[in-house]
Amino acid sequence: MERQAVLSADELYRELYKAYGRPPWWSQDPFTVMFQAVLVQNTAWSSVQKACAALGEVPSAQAVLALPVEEVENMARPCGFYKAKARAIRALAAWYGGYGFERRAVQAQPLKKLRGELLNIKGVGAETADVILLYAFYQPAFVVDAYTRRLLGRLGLDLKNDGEVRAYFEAGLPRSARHYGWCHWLLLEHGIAFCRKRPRCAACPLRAACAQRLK
DNA sequence: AGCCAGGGTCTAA
DNA sequence: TTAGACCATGGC
Repeated sequence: MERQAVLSADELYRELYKAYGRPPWWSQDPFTVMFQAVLVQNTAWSSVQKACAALGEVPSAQAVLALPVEEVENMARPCGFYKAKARAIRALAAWYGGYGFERRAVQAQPLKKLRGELLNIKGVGAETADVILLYAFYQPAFVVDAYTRRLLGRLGLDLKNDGEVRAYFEAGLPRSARHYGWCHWLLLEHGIAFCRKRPRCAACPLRAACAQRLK
């Protein structure tokens, strides 16, 4: 059976944009992105929002460094894996401090170097590193998450690993942090609404594409 | 009750 | 390089 050509990254982006409109940016503050990106690891976003609301506001990197470990652990506790997350948050604050807590100082460095530094931090893997690079520092690093993998699978794309997923988007979208960030956020929004492990296909705006290609 | 949540690190083969 | 155990908590 001849399978129809699958959606290109650009077509997918347009479909999502049509369905959800222009997405917001994660946060204006770099350390807020780092803090929340760690908290959300294997955790529902709603839990992160609740934890942050309970804090009043996300602490600054400087504040985190001045706090005892136990205090940071308490901030992370409601999101699970709190010891590992507290350690990662403190390490990220220290890393940011190495650049004087200045976004511009980080941005002056090569992307590959920054990615390597972030990946060397325990508790920071590829997804978290790319979230930070993209949403905190506006670098063109496409974020591959569980929702994205799931959706592409359901659309019938056969992408072996995250590298191929990244290539699919990085080749298909304009190479700019704005587009990468918008596209990932749309994938996220769509995933939360319809593309979980137990999908809600009946109301999904992409059901036509899925049905067509999973036949 | 039990699965699920926007992951990451270790280890063993 | 890949698979599986483990990490911890809260929501539904």
